[in-house]
This record gives sequence, structure tokens and C-alpha cells, in this order.
Amino acid sequence: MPVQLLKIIKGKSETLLPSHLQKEDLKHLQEGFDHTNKYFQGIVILSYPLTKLRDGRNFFKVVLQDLDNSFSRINSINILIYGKMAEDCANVIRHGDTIVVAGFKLAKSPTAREDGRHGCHLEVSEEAGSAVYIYTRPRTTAASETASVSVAPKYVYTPLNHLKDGTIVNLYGVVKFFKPPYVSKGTDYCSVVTLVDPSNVKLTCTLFNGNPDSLPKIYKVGDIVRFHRIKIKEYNGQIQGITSVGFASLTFDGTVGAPVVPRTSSKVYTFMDEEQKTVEELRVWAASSLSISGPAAKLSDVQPMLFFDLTCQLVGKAKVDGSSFLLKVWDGTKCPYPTWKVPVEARDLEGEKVVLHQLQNLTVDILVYDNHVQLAKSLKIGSFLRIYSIHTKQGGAENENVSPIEFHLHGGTCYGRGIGVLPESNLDVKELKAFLESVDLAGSQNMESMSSVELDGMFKNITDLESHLQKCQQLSVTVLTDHQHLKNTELKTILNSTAPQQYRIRAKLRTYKPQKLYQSIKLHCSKCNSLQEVPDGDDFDCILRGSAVTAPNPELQNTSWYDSVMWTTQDQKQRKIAIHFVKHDEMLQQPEDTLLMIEGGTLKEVWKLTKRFKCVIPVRSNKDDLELLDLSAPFLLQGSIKYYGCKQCSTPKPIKSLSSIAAEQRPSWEPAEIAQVLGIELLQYVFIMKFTLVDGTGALNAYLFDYEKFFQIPASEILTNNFLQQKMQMTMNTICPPGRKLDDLPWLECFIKSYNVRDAMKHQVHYRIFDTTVAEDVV
DNA sequence: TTAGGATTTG
Repeated sequence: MPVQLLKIIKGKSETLLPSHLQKEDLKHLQEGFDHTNKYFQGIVILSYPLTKLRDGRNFFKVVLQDLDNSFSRINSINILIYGKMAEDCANVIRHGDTIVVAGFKLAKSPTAREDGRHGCHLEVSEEAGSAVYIYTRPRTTAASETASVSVAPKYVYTPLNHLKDGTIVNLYGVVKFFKPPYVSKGTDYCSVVTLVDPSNVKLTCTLFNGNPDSLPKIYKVGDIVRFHRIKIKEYNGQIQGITSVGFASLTFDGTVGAPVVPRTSSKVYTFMDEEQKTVEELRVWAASSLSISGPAAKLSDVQPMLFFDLTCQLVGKAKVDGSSFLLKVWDGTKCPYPTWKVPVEARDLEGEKVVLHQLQNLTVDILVYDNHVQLAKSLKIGSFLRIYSIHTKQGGAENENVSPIEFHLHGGTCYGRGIGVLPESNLDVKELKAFLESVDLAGSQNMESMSSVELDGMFKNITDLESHLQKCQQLSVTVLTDHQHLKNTELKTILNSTAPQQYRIRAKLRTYKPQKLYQSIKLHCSKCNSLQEVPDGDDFDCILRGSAVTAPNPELQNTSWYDSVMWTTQDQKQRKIAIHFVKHDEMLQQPEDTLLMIEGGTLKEVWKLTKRFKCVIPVRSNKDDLELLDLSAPFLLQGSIKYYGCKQCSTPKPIKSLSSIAAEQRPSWEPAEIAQVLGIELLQYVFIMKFTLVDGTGALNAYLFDYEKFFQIPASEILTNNFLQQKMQMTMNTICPPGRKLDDLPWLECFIKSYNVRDAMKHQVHYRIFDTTVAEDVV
């Protein structure tokens, strides 16, 4: 991208330069210095008309002033631009623009004596691998009236419901469907893109280009595109878009709050505040109006007979036959089924032998067919791919469960079937890379990376289960975390003793309540010691709907400690939504570190935001400040966990109290800390169960009151995590196997304490399990 | 020119 036109916001460039470039001071621009990986930055104080040299090449000259040295005698330098780059620059560079020049050649300036500028000049051209970054300010009407500044082309964008047959237009849209660039039957690559916009009109565009890189860089449904010079025509009674001469596109991530950085192969493009605003508006519209959850999956999630999109890294490739080609890929997770291996000649297999061997249990073979072969052949080992609409098929005999799963990328482009190469700057790739680096190849059998099918498989074999239980019976399925010096006490003795006391026991778990394990999760207030049920999603939805009736107060937007965006839904309700992004050091943080507050959002919208941002706090406006909703709703959402406050013990403080955390050096946004500054008494998730224990001398009911220790599962996470739910169910099946006689039950070693419970009518002794945990080989 | 969304059947 040799010439880039960038925007300036409040005097600062939003787009960072490549990180390997370092700024070079004017006085260091001397012959004999190494200027590789250096850039010079200056402001345009003079430019000359574009001319042609004798050899036919274009030539453009500008003078840059170094503001850092503006008080020096020599503070300006000539920049000579050659070839295509001269033309590109002449078209967009304006007086007053700030320019960065990299990859330049330095030479003595023959005119230094006359013009009084720097003794050297800088020469740049595309051939020399130079890059020019132009930081331009929005050309305002007022500025255009002054003679020295000319106006950049002003583009008009047509909403999708105003498109007319036979016109060439500029437009914006949210990607509803796309086919990544594929080889057409003609001479070009083709990409099909269906867009929607707030007018709710759909437009399908068919785009051609000989260079796939010149087609829109769309990676997922929900991305936002800007098309320039697209031709509108009618086909089969429907309006459609098609590339016309000069077609150009920009693509943006569609996530609300993500940096607005265009993806394009255009050498020159305009992109300023107005465009940024349009993208941001489309993002929030799409977030509230479109359902854009794709069929993405990890290898650990695959099932036979489905179509899915896979984000992965290419480890190996090989030719198979004329119409099919093999890709070996991994995503760091393990497929729960045996996967097929496509037989190929060792000499045909491309890829690092050591890596292929090391990852052999984590890679899967994907066979791609027909039109995808050409693209597959060109892929580089190690590159990151998104393969769209892979088909999984269970091979072999139908009644044999163990027959391996096959992965096919069939011919054709139905449903967007195809292969896309993702750049390393892509957020999903960054996430995947970090995950791949964390994969423990030696012990890839850890529980985290294990799929549920594997877990089931662990006990699939009855003999295994028997021997596992036998082992558990002899030893103990639970262990003590303290007080090992205590001796065992029989249950009969405990039942005949007064409370309070502590005992070590050895007993069997005859039964437990609740049998439906999800009912064991409650919320506990450690201040008033009350327990309550975990509210269900409907309650929250109701409260959100209620609060959406009050529109966000415009006075409470964009304060010193948060930035706000507000929009109105396009449906009949015309609901107003505001999102306030809390800043740190006056800057927005990365989405994964960001706390945001939302007004007027629905349950679905709030839920979507939690997938992307660190913390979400639902709020509403009052006269003077934002405030929390009713405490029956979670006051904070982090990931999939909803945090609640105790209604009795909380005294909510104004939301601006949060700004004290935002001002910390590294805000960690811990729920406990957030709760504290907001005056909320945080309710904690606990497991509450009643265990009926027997030991041959008697039976007693002991309560389990456990945040995390007993099951080694955080109670806060279990309601939203299938894996943990299965793990807990398996633990219970092991310590209390269903349908067994007393003799066949395993032993538990536990500590219990007795305590008195009195009310006006009666006095009882209760027992509670403590300092006990499920044995490691049970969980 | 090509494809014009709407799963292969290897």
C-alpha cells in the first residue's frame, strides 16, 4: 500500500504506522546514515504541478517543513516523487497536510543553495519500495473558500432503497452473505456479496477482478463495506450490483467499538471523520437489527453431518488427484471423533516434517475439490485460513460409531463455500495464534481441551467404570484439605452428641438433593447471610424492557470518563439505545479490556456485547447521572457470568463512582471492586446440597455449602458452561453411582461440623461439610 | 466473459 490517505482526529493520527518504522530527525538526514526503517514526517508548505520527465515518467515535487525543527535555520526539505506514485500523490496531497515518507533514497540537493532548504532531498517511488502516508484534515466548506486549499472529492452515498437501474453509485452496507473470492469460469476472480442497510433493502453484488486482492476483504458476515462506483442493473426483475470501471471498496470489522480501520488494496483512498461516523452507525444498527451468528466452530465442536466455518492454521498440503487437493490444518482443539487420514505419497506432502509429526493428533485432513483446488495449491504453509462451509461426513459402515469423520470442501460456491486467507492483523487470528501458542503439545489430554464426547468416552467402557469405582471404594472419593490429625467418629456417636462440634467421618453417600443439579446453585449474601434463587433470563429481559421506556438523557453523553454512542432502532418502536465506553487515561481501551454501560438495550443486545467486551453494566438515565437498574437484574455482566447485588444490603452510589477505578493505572475491573465502589453488596454463587450419609451405625443429613472448593468448579460458572455441568454430573455419578446397593457405594472421607438451629417452635442440630474436596482422580 | 446466494454425493 505505497500511498495511503489517512484521517486526522483532534490532531492525532488514528492509524498507526507500521511498527518497524522509526522517526528520523531532519538533522540526521545526511548521506552516510542508514535510513532503512526510518521515516521523515513534515507538513506540506509548497507543492509544484505534476509534470512528465523526458523518459515519460510522472514527476511531482513537494516541500515539507519539519515542525519539530521549525526554529532552526534550515527546517524544510524537497521531496521528489516519481512514476505512478507521483500521480497518486499529486491527486490527494494538499497544502497543510502532514506527510510521512518511508523507504526513501537520500541524495544531494542541487538546488539547496538557491532555495535555502536542506542540503539533501528525498527521492521516492513505487519501484524503490517507498511508502507515503498522507494525514489529511477534513476539507471543510470554510477551508474550500480560501484559495490555497482545494476540496477533496465529496462522495455521495445512496441508501439501498434508492438504487436505480442503470446508475453507477457509491454505497455502504452490512454484509449479510458473501462468497470469498474464487476462480470464475472466465478470466477473473469472482466474489458475491449481499448487503443490507437500515432501509432493510437487500442488494446482491457480483464483483469481478483479475486480482483477488482487489475484491473486498470480507472475513465474516456482519463486516461493513463501502463500495465506490458500483453499477446497478436489473436482472430477473431484481436490482443487483456489479463491478464497473474504477470500482473500489473498503471493508471494516462490524463489531461495535472495534477500531475503525479500513481493509483495502487501493493505493489511495479517502477516509475521514464522516466515513468513520457512518461505519460506527452501521455497526450499532447491525448489532440491534441483524442476527449475524455464523456457523463458526472449533474442531472440538464438530459433529458428523454438518456444514461449518473453520478458522485454522495450515500445517501441510498435498496433491491427491486432478480434482481434489489435501489441506492439513489445526486450531489447537481436538476433534472428539477419530478423523480420517487421506493417504498421500510422502513426497507429495508439503510442510515442516517435525511440525506435521508433532501436531499429528491435532491436525485434520480437509479434502477440497474442483474449483477450490487452484486456490488451495497457492496457499502458504503456516498461513491462517477461514474455510467456509466445510462438510463433515461419517465414513465407513453406518452402524459403526468409530468410523472416522471426513472433512470435505465440495466443489461449487453454494452457501459461500470457499477458502479465505486471513491476515495476521485479524483479531480472530491474533486470538487463535495466542491459543495455539498456549496448547500444551506434550499433555494435550488436559480437561480443558477435552471434548464432552471424550469425557463420556472415558467411562464408556463398563469394565473401566467398574475398576474405577472399585478403586474409589477402597480409597475414598473425597479427600480432606486440613485437620488430618483428627480420628474418625461414627455417625451414631455424632448423632448422640451436643452441638457445636467438628468431626472427621468415613461414610457413604446414600442419596442427595437436589437430584437436578442446576437447582443446587443459589446466590448468597455474606453480609445478611440470606440465600436466594438465581433469577432467570426472563426477569432480566423484563427489567431491560421496562428501563428502555425512558430514553437516554442526552446531557449524560460523552463525559470526561466515557465516550458515548446513541442511536434509534429502525423498527416501529423507535427505541433509543446508548452505549457509554469507559475510558482509561482519556483513551478507549481494547474491547477485551473495556467496561461499557448500556441504556435501552435488549437482552440479546446486552448478551452480544458481553461476548466482545470485558464488562457490561446495564444502566438508565435520571436527571443528574446514570444509575443502575433494579437489583433484581444483574448489575454487571462479565463473559457469561451475571453478577447480582443484595437488595437488602446494597446502597447504590452514583455511577460516576466508577471513574475512580477507570483512573487506576491498570483497571482490572474485578467484580468485587466494581461492586464496592457502586455500593453493591455482591451476591456470591454457591452450591447448596443435602447429602444423606451412612456408615452402618447411623445416617445423617449434612449440608454442602460450597463456592468452588468441593467440586473444584466455580459455582458462578456452572449455569452457563455445559462442560462444567457434565463434569459435575460425572462427579456425582462417581461418588453416588445411581442404582447401586449400599455395599457397592464408594467411601467418602469428610469433615462435618454440627451447629444449633433454633426458632420459637423447635431446636434442631444441623451438620455441614467443610474442608473436603472431591479426589483428583474423580473429577 | 465470468455470476446472478440457497450445500455434495468424491
